[in-house]
Amino acid sequence: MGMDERVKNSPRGETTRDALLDAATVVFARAGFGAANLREIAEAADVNPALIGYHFHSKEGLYLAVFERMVAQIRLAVDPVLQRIEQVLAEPATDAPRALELVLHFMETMLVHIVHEHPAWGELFVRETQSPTAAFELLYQGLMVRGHRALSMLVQRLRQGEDPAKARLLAATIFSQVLVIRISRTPLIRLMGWDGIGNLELEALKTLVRRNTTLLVLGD
Amino acid sequence: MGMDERVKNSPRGETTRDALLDAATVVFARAGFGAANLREIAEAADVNPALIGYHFHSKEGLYLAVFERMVAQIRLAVDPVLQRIEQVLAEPATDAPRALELVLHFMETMLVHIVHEHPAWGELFVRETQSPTAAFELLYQGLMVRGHRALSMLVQRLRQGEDPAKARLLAATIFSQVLVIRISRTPLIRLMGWDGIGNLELEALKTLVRRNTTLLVLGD
DNA sequence: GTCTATAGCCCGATAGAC
DNA sequence: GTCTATCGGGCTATAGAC
Repeated sequence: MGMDERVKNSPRGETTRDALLDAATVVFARAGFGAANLREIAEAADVNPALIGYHFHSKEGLYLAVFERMVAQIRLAVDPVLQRIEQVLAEPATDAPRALELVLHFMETMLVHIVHEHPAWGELFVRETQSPTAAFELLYQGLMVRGHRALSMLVQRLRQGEDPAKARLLAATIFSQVLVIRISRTPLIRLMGWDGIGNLELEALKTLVRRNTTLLVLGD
Repeated sequence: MGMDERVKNSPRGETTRDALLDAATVVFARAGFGAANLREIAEAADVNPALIGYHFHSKEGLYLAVFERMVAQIRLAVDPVLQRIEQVLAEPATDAPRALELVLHFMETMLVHIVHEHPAWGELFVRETQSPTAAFELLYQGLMVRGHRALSMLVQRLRQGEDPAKARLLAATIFSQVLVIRISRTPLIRLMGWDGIGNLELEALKTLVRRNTTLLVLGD
């Protein structure tokens, strides 16, 4: 186990692997697995097409590797919020304002990180959610279960005495706001007369999600 | 212009055309345009593959024909609700309970008709919404503009004095609940521990959409 | 309108030299 | 690890007989 200097953080083909994963993320997001084209991915990565077979064995291997990396990176980004939530849930009780603030913080993290800063991740997420393949399991076990559990428990603390099944359904509804913004991008822009989703529009969406989430959680 | 008896409602190839459209609706919904396979469509329709070229010229021609027929049929289903809404909007004022009831009725029509009774339509709708192609224009001009206008105006009457832009954004949010249920089918079933979405689950979703819509429209 | 047959292309995968 | 070259298969589209 010789300790190397970190300068050679790309031990030969690592940089090729990363370039392929970057390009594949974008192409798979836009076209979906079946319609995506390995030659196009290789060209976008500026890498020889035959190297896909060497590094990932097959098209499906590349696809799964894209999701593995994506799940790991999203976990890194969401971990701070989730840990704070789980820490609070470990306590016997939570005051309502704090629980609500955690819900809103979680939602904004997902919205900004997944939908806005990494639109391709949002697209991949939606594709697998709508038409699950083998990669769905990575998303479900790696992200959805934990996130949904955290949201559900917070909702339940905020709505004491409510049927747990209803709380879990409500939690799913609340989270789905994030997906919708990714999906409805085009009609939203056109129906609202926007030029795109820049900082101004993102602020409007963040405000709306805050408002809607608060209403949905506290309502009745 | 000879008037024929309606018995021969399938003047030769009409029945072939319909069979192809039915099969294409399902296959395009499941696979998307690029990954769909014309041979598979022809086989599902029990029709010779070469007839696709004869009746629809190309794969894209078939795809667009699927959307044209879908839009026409959804319009038929939604027309009664939309006409009632537009009739009410033509009056100078609307009392709140009536306006709310119209919003809820519109939502339930979309939910039951598009999402539950015609799941393939929901999938096609979501696909084009997320990754628009030439077919998106048919959905946008044929359905979205009118539906969004109706919802926006109702919301504006229910929230007098509000910024019209906010009302339109809220209307889009409210409608998007319908899309989400189509998209989130699989994770919903698994996170909730359901077997599928039968009558029981549909009722739970209808109740939730009613509750959420009411809160979102009246809240603040 | 329908069918058979096939042209022409593009794709994923891999053998083999370097 | 990377590259060139290519194989085999599946795809859309269409020519031409019926």
